[in-house]
Amino acid sequence: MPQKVNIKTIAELSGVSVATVSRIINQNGRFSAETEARVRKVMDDLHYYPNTVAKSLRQKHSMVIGILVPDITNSHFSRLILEIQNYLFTFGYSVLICNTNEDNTLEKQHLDALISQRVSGILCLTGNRCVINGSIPVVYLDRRPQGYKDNEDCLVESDNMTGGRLAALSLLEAGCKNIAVLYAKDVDINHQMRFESAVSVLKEHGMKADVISIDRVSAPLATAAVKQLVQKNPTIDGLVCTGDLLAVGAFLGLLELGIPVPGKIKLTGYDDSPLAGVYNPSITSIHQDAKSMSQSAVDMLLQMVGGEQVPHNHVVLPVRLIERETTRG
Amino acid sequence: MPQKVNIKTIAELSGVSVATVSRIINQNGRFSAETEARVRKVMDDLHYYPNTVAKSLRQKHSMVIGILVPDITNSHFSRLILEIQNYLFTFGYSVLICNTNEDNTLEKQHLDALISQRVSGILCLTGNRCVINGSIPVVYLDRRPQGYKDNEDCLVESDNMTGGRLAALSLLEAGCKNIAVLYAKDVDINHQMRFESAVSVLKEHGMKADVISIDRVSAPLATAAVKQLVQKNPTIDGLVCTGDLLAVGAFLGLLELGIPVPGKIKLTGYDDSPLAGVYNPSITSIHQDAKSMSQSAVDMLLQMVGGEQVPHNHVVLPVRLIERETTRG
DNA sequence: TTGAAAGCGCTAACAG
DNA sequence: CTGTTAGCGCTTTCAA
Repeated sequence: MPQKVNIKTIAELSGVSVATVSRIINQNGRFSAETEARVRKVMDDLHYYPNTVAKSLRQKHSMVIGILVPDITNSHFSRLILEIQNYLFTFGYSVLICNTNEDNTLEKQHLDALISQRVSGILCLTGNRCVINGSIPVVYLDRRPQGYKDNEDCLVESDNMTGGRLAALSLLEAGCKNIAVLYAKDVDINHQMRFESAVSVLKEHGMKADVISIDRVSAPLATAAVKQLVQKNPTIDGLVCTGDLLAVGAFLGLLELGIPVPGKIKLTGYDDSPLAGVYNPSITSIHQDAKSMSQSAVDMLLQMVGGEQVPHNHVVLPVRLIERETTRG
Repeated sequence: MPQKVNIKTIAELSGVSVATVSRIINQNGRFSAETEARVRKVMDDLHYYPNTVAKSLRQKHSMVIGILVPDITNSHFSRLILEIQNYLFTFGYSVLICNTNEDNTLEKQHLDALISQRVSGILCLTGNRCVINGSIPVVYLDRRPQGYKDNEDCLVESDNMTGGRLAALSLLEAGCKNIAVLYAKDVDINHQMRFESAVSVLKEHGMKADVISIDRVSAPLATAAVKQLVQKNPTIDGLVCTGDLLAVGAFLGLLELGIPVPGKIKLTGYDDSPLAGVYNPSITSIHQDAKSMSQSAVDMLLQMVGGEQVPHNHVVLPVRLIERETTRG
């Protein structure tokens, strides 16, 4: 029963005190090589695993980080979380995952649970503010929280403004004269930012920029919206979409209408999701560096956990355009 | 400092003993309505959050479940994990997530960490056996572990054999006369099972079933393999792929060769991933019920955690064929 | 209906 | 180099 063996058992069986065993486990304090060997042998023989929960209680920190994320099923989020978890593990931290499903009530419950579990820190990707009446460090990642204050909150995001610009510019460079923008409204601040920057580029270039918004990030919704738009305004020859899934939905709508892509209308997506590279036609998209985003956020959070002053509390990571077939020709 | 307020603080401020506070928090034992109201007020005022780690230490169970998963970035896994986490949360459990990246050394480290954290149970989706010298219940999910013994291990999987059959049959019904099978070898037992059952169906129907295997689940690898196959055997008119990504890769290869899909060659994928429904052409695929799989596994695990005898230790969930364009016409 | 007190497994003074 | 011991915050007997 390794569950029953504790530091005291080890101590007794190896003829030392619990203090010595603890020192050996944590490699601090002093002890002779011989005692160490003896103790280690006993630990191995009994398959002893130090009880982390006791350690956490005593040390008042838990070596676990909580992550609040809307939906791990979204490939952008799952990439971030993979990187976060891998990176945190190299520091000895574990990850508690909480899907909030864009549900504020659920999110609050998860947050309460994380506080009760005394996590060392929280990474919040939901776009909501974490109201914590206490001292758990929070870093916001990917979605800028509502009412974000540059000097109060810690935020790592990718450069959505530039991303939106790049997308619009790629269409412009491909020769499009009449560009529309499709975005998901009120669901994700990032879509909003991409949308706004794309529109402003188009305005700078003297275009009026038709805008279509849909209520969720959904391919069928995008399909319907695009069909409607194009029938209303047949001169459109370019379409900025604020997500790859929207681009796919748009493509499908154009397909139904028999409008060739990129022949007649060119389009761009966003996120460089797995889909974008293997779609037919492959989708020009904006790549965000999930690894850098994750590591920046983790670095920042661990500094706060360690009580250090955080040098930058707002990091904006660069994006890059991946040109593919939907903007060629 | 809510982090500093504990049950003792609450007790003192509300003029009762810690025992009473504990009873109120956990709604067990007896206490008067008045004391409860008084204590609750103090807890609210101080933003008190019961310390779960102390509770876990005392009660010797942690209300957290560990999940070992190869790669959360894979949409099949992320769907399972979303469902698992949502469902576990309804029972008050949290989820510790561990990506093993198909790396056995890393997996072992994660497993050790989970044991040290005294998780209540483990869900293992990696296809490896969890060697635990002790009493933490384990349920295997999705990937049958190596050396699986029907009466020793608890397993929830989906019906890959039927899935493989359905895929092959759909091609047969679509009129294909010369069907090949593409699968990823030695990486995931499920691909192997789908492959074997597809081949056996084809044999039953008097076909010889060309086989191509690749070493990883990778679209480019599939593309290359298919091009080679088709050039070697131009009579092929159907292709079973053991994963959607492989189907997409295959499609891209055929596209390069100028072979129409489904006109000349029809194909099937597997997993009904987000991609399959929105691809052009949309991909006929085998749908696995992630929700049922997850809930079965969680139910089984929680029964074991609760010390109950588990009625079924091997659950096989049904799959269904989703017919789409790649097998039409 | 309530309280006192032991103890979960560990760490960190402090003492030697 | 090693041991003794208090105590982290909580639950739970036992007693009142």
